[in-house]
Amino acid sequence: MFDSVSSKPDFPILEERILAFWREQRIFQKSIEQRRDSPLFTFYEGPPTVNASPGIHHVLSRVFKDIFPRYKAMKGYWTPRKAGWDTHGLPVELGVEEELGFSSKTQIEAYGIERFNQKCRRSVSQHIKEWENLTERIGFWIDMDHPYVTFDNDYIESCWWLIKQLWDKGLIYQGYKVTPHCPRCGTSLSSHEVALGYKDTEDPSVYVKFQLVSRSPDGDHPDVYRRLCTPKGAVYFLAWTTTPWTLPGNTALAVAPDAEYAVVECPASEERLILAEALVENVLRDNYRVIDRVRGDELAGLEYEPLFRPSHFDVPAEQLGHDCGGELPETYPVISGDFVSLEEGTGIVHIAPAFGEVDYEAGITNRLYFVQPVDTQGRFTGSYPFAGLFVKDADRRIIKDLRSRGQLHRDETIRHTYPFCWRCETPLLYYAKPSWYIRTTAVKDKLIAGNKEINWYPEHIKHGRFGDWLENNVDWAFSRERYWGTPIPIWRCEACGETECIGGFEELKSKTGVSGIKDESDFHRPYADEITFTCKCGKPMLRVPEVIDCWFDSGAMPFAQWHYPFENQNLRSDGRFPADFICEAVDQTRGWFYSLHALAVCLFDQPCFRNVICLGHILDGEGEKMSKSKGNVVEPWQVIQSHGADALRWYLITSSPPGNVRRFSNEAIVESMRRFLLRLWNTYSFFVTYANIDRFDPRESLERRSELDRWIISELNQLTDEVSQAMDRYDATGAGRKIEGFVDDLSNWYIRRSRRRFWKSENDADKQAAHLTLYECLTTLAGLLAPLTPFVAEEMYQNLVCSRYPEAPQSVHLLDFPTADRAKIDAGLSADTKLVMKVAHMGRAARSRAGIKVRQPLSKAVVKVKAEAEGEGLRRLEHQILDELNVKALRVITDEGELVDFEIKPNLTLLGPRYGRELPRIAAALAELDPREVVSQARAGGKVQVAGFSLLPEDILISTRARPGYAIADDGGYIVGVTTEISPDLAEEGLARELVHRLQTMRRSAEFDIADYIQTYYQGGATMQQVMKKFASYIKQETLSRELTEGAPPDGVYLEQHKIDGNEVVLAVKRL
RNA sequence: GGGCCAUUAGCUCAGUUGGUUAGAGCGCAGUCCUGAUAAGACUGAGGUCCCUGGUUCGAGCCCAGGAUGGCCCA
Repeated sequence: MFDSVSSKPDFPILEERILAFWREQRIFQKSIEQRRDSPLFTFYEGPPTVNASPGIHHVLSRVFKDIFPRYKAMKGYWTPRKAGWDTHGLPVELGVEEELGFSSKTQIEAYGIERFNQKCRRSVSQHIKEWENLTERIGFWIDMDHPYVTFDNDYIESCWWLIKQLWDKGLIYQGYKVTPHCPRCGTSLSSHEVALGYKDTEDPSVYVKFQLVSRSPDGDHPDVYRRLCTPKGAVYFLAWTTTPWTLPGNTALAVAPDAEYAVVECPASEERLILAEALVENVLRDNYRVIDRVRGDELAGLEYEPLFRPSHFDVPAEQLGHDCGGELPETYPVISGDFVSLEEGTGIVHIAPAFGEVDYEAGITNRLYFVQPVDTQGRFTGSYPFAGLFVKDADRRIIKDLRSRGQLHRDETIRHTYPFCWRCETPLLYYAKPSWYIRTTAVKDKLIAGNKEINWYPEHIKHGRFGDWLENNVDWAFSRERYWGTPIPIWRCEACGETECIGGFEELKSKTGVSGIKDESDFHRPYADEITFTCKCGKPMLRVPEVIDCWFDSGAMPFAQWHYPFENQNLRSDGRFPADFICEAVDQTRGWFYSLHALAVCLFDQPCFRNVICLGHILDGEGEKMSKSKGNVVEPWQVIQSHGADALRWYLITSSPPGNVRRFSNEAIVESMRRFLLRLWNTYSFFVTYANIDRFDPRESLERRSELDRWIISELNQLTDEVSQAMDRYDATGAGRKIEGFVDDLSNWYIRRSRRRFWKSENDADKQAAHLTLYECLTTLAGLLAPLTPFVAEEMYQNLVCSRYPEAPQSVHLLDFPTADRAKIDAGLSADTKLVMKVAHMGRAARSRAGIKVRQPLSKAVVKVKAEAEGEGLRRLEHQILDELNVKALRVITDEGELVDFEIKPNLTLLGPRYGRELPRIAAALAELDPREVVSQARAGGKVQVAGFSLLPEDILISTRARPGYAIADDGGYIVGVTTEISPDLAEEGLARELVHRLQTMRRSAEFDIADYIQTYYQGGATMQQVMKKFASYIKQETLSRELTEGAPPDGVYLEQHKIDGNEVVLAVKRL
């Protein structure tokens, strides 16, 4: 006997039981160990940042991460998978800052880095437990007993080694990085934080004049210079800015190389201005006159007079990418840049490399001078008239100063959006700060080439978001001026500036004169900061103050998770690198996907992963982004506790392709569950009910099966094949949807059509065949579903297989994945059955249209098929149609004349390519012909003459209308008709079936068991008596009645009064 | 401002190489069937396939431009 299966399952409780079984029996560990000698399938866990509780989007990625290693394990691979936790980074620090009520870095330093970092460590350690619980509960199998944790010393040491490798390859340098900077908090903001703080604000809008000057005093000028100059007045470049405070940092002007620039002259002053021709009308209001035109690339290379010479105001300047030896230029250059817009401004852009990312890059490319006249508090330094002022307050003073010097063309105000600090509402400054870089641009071609070897799902990411990102690669700024992170292992001599990179702890400890090592178990700040050693010059070397971008940590995981190369030296040859499969959401294209790829290519010149699923984001039911402030965040525990993990998994897998954005709602889960899990469960419950009644034994095998059995077995093998193929393509959604379709067929055709076989009292071969067939379907489904819904698959497997086969593997997850027996796939039978289902469907529609219920037998169904071969299939499966449509006879025809009248239409598919634009004329002419005649011509195989064209029979499409005496339904060239006449005999039989139905319902109302035999009593008129007698054996058999007794029942017997088609009858049932 | 994705029934989604009348599930209304009974089937209502142009005999599908939403980057 199988354990009885409730028809109303409690999935959450069931799942808890399965979890306990897995835990106690160490099934996960066994699933890995038993494949130890098999080929390796390598999965990398992208470590979640454990700075907060997991959300529903984490469940999404963890489900997809789970599915494929489970599948590959069943396919015979060795699939160890190591959990990982990302524990460093700004979000963790911000959480602790919030807890402590801090709002700036100075408060952290006053509090003490040591204590602060301890709090960070404790904070992530707490969250890890929550993550472990959820991970286990959703059935994500990953080794959490031996995870990699990015704050571990071993992990940090591997990161140090990797940086040293990059250092030795000359890929690390220090430069500037322009970041959105809050001058009050003294810190950079992440792009996410910047996005929080955009506001509408008023700013100055100023047009500034930069005077063209001779490059050399000797007068060695390009032609264009001579063209522009005039003896009468000065010549100015006109530039526009909304941030006048950046002008002291100006060291170049940029023009669009392909644009036309106008030289205009003011008749009054005779001064000349240069600006983009397209913008002249927007900018100039006075009476200017265009006197010449110059292309942008001709202007490039000219020089202009600096507005503020750094040397006059005691601020330092340096030349980017070049050591200028302290010499300062007399003039600044005009450069060309693709970024120059002709949409607004003047088409001439003022460049200040200290204050803008584009500016800084232009500075690097053109070796511009770098002037930083503002400190990190946002105040001017040096001896400017506005020194000491906050930059925004200096704007007015600068404008006034420029006006007094005749350098201002015009000033007004503008309303636009500008980013402010989300914490303190201070306007953010884009500010160049020193930063450490990895020179990824040096391997850009290899990054792009490596991407070609990666399979992206969905594919568009490969050349779209990720490919574009690589094409526009810039060096990776990997240092952060923060506290809780991997310390950068670079030491610098204060005296001579010598720098040295350290690649491991032993190396550090062995340095000459090393001191300050207090705690070898923790190399975070501040401990790492206190370690010094002696420089070649004899003076002490100190660690640079920054920590590493936590994206570097996560990108290092292929190596650092194994403490490579200090341990596991062979991981690059034993298959643990690169990964076969990784999976994260789309926001990781510039995050983890990139950091993995960049490090692997920089270090080992090869991509890091072969297949990657890139998930879309989850929105709420209304398509709004989930956020704490909106209160629309879905709490995963709630969903799991009410519906179960499998229900959630199934919904996430099948509701939409993984790369799509998806809307999440509880209702959608309930619907998905009804559509699949409950239907599957009903099927399983149905099987167990009857198998137990009949003491079914799956070991009594049987070769002979009915056509219906062979059909579902064929479908099952087809399914097995398709599911494997889909899973091999990393298409879990396709696999799941296929399974869903199969279960629908199984439940709503196979079982519905087979009910009588399970229900009948004889235990014959036919019944055994039905049991065996359904058993095979359910056990195979358990295998197919194991990677997708591991709990319900296990439950079914335990009850259906383990209970009967003690020698079977202990868990469904220790099985080999089902393989299809192609010999059992019968495409013909499959097509025939599909047609039978269609005919049944259409026949029911026809009955419904005529208003005749299915319980009323009818004399004939007539089916018009498209080809004679289809008719043979239908006739072979005739009994299914007779039964399904409750008709006495089936007639299959290919000429629908018996059922219908005709309408005709041209077959555009065929005629289009042949006649092209003549088509409308042919269609019109055809409509004029007599349909019956055209049909008979076409049917005879003859040509039809239309508007001078000779059409073949297949060129004409024929459609139809029902003829009297039939109710019909038609679809796609098929017609099903049923006769609508009900003879007295048919009416009586209809009554008999109605009586059976009523009696069955009464059995249930009386709460009899399915197998109880009964005594039936009836009292009614002549018609009833006649029907009862005529159909006695049928009624007795169907209702398990020993006798049908006319007359009043004894007292206490369950009794009901009925009226059937106008006939009064009293029925009573008594259990025997 | 730039890039990527999405937009098909009230909702969630299919839609093959361009082909005739664009489908499914849910929901709604009605009917039926049923010893799987808290399941199931049928019918009906419900569509400007986001919009505008173009290519074509023919566009949900191809091309161009635009709109809305989401994400990434500025």
